[in-house]
Amino acid sequence: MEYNFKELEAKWQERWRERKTYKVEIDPSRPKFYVLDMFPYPSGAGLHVGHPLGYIASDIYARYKRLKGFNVLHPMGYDAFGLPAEQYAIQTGQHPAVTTERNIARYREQLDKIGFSFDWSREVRTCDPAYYKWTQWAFLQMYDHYYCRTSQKARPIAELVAAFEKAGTEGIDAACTTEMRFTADEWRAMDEAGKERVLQNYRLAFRADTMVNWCPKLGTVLANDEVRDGLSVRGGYPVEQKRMKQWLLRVTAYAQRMLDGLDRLAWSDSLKEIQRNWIGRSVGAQVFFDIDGSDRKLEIFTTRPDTIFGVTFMVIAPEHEWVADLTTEENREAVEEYVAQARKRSERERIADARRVSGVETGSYAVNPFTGKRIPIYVSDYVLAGYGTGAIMAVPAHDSRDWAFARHFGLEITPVVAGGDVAEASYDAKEGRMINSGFLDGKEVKEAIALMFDEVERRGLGRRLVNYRLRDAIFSRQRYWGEPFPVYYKDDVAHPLAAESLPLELPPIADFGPTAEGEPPLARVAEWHTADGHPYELSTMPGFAGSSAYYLRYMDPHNDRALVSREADEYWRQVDLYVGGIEHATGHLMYSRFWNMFLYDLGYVCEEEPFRKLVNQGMIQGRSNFVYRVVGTNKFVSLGLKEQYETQEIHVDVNIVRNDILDLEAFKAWMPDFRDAEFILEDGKYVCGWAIEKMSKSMYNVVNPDYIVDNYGADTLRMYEMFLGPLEQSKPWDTNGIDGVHKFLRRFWRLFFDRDGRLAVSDEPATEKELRTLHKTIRKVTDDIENFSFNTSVAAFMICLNELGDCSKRAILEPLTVLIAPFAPHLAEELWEALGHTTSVCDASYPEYEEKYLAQSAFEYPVSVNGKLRFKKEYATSLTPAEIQAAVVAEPEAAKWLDGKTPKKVIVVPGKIINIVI
RNA sequence: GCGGAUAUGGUGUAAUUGGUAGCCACGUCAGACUUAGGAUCUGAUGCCUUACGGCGUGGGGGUUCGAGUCCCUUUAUCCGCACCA
Repeated sequence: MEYNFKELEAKWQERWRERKTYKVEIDPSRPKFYVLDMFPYPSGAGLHVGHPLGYIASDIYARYKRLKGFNVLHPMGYDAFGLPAEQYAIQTGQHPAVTTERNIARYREQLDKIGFSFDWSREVRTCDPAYYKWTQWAFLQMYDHYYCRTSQKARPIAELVAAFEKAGTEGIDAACTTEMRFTADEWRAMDEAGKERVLQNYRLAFRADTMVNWCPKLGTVLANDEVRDGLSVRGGYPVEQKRMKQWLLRVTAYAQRMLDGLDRLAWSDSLKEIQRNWIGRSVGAQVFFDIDGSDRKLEIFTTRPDTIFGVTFMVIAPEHEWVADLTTEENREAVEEYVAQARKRSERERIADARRVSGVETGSYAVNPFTGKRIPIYVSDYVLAGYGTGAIMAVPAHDSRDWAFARHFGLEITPVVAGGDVAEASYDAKEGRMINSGFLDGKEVKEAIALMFDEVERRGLGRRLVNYRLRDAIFSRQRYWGEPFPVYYKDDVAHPLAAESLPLELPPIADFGPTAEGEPPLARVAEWHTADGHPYELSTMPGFAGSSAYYLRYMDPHNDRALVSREADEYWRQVDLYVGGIEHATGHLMYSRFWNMFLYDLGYVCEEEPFRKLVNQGMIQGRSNFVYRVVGTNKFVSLGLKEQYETQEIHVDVNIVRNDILDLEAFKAWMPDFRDAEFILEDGKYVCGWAIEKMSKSMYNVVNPDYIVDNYGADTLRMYEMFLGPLEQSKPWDTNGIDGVHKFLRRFWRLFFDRDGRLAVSDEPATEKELRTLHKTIRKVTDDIENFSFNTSVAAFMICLNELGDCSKRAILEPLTVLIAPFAPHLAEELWEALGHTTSVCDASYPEYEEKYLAQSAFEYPVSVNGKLRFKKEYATSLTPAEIQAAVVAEPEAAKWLDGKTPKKVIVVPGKIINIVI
């Protein structure tokens, strides 16, 4: 009987279902371990062979931890709200709920075939009202809290109101959109709408009029992480800047904590670095510049206060609110035209044009507080409205952008740091001695920066300030397929719904596009208002809303009184291992941390960070195959002969190519055009060309995991995906080579059974050599799993089998079966049963290695003198280090060379001498 | 421009973390079994050389008894950020 993976895998998947093998409950008697995959967005295309990569790795780890005695939580669900389903709905009229349901069913079917140990009883779907109730709940909590910088945590907005009643803004240090100052009397004098406007300045979920990324093609605003190079990440449509009233989350309040928290996480350095850059902390000074002939002061932010003596002009962004005020009559026309033009340019054009210098004078002047000189104020789009204050002090001698601007407009360039030639280029380096800088002359830049901070503060010109690049997250989307906001409006003032009334369910709808007036789809719903007629919010929440706390919901998925019960949260605490793609570095992984920290502040969760360890699996690229058509004919020439013809390269379906050899009949049947194809073969074969490309339908290089499972089995797929290379590395999928892994599993199978399918395992004791191989393998595989080096652990199994030969002893095979169970669970179950066990291999315990069977590792033996000798010789591993050292020194070759001297060092690796040093 | 990563046979990769470079596979070649094979088994396979031998971890330099691994420099590719003051 052969290894019949098809029958055996179906059998065990069925048993697992029946026996609820993977159902998990809180069990205080056992240590817990939480292994999580980033849940998928169920797209219409289904899974390709790249998607399960991370799931397989985490499944191996989860199964391994379980065998090690942990109570493992390993859930799965679907990130089911989102743009693609809605775009599809607009095109086809099919309701996103219907297509989503269908896609989920397909995903589930594909996932089930691979044999994951998910506890499906904990499945969550973000589009399920019972789930998004808690997304809405969290939003209301954010609405109802502000961030107190003094205590560094979120606090109820009621406390802030009480403080305002008592002393106005006095003594308040809170995260806000703009700094506010008012007294208790002023606060009390405000009407309800006025007070609410003030509170919006502090709430963690708030509504504000801001510049947003507007994507006309998608008809919605987008968050910064959803835009790349001025195009939408989803769809690749142009994005422009637009001022709109939107809901936002004040993630900037948590910027410092999110930055500090990174140090305590077991994430890759590159991922942490991406988040650090995204948060973009910079330490500098806020400085106010007098405006000539006005009481107002222009506020700027700088990281180089040492160069203030070199400030020869100032620049404000076209969107700066003072542009009109600062513009004099004679410049008005030019400024207005410039501002209008800047507004028209899309983000993309602005980026493309980044190097071109443009700008216009306002006619106003500021005063350099240190030189006392009048300096002109310009408007230019090289200054961004969104960073700092939207205004800068320009130091052309030491900033390349200011330098280019000054050169273009013929402005003064005063060097204040010695070291460069400002006639040629700006000198941006932060080193050298100060010149032309009054009291700073002769000081080093570093010292000058510190002195200037003090001087600026002493003279009341400004203060030290930390700035972040991180922006508050725009939280509304002018879309249908997302969570409705639990909010209604009275006279355009937002009011939250009562928590008891949640969820506010998404109403059914038939037409999914924006209205003729450009309003979101929900505007079509006549009953979209409260019982007393107040309209609900028309926007819905963005994709990241539902994915920001799903890992908490898995802990207690059916609880209808809380997002997660205290009991469940205190047991499962946080995700111990999170596996997913790096593409979520600045999106989901930022928002989740923010969301979790907020819930932590409120006492709903007991860990500040959601994901302790995180592993980014690499992307699986496609490996395309080509055939070469002789131009103008229906003849196809094999790769090796194509230089002799003028050919055209055509993608060919990788599923009809094996080891780069084309299946000629399948090719003829593939497309009608090729039915009469003729071939020019080499060695009787048609060899295809190949290339690494993105896996996509149009390149015919998509490999469906179902196909692999049908032809080789899930266990082969699992092991081969791991064998492909290091988990974190991107690599192409190449079905060539899968035979190696499949062959290995068959060989393993054959150790258990004879030709007639009878168990052929003997109870003979294992030899020392066999035991050494076994324990070496246990050690190696264990270490490799712990280090997520799954490719080498698969190799270790193969080496093990090579060394064992045809050893069919229970003493060896039984532990090996458990050892391999995380990788090939179906096969392991079958063999485990064959060995006479009645329980699942999942309930076995992972074999421990015994030190005494492990080979000696490298050791050194230090002594004295000078020189070197190198020779090779093997010694028995049973010798001790000292015995080997003595044997080495006694070698005739060594003795002659040593000539009575004592060796300084003898370096030895297992059984082999490397060299001797005198 | 700033930051991060990678570079090893025909291919995917490995290397006890400074200790015989190429483990384990794929592919290729040869052989065995076979009516046949895209089955199974055995052996060979880094490059140059008939051989002796030499050369080999992107290039150049350094540290070391010893470097794929550490340091400097350079090139190429990939990723992130980017008029961030």
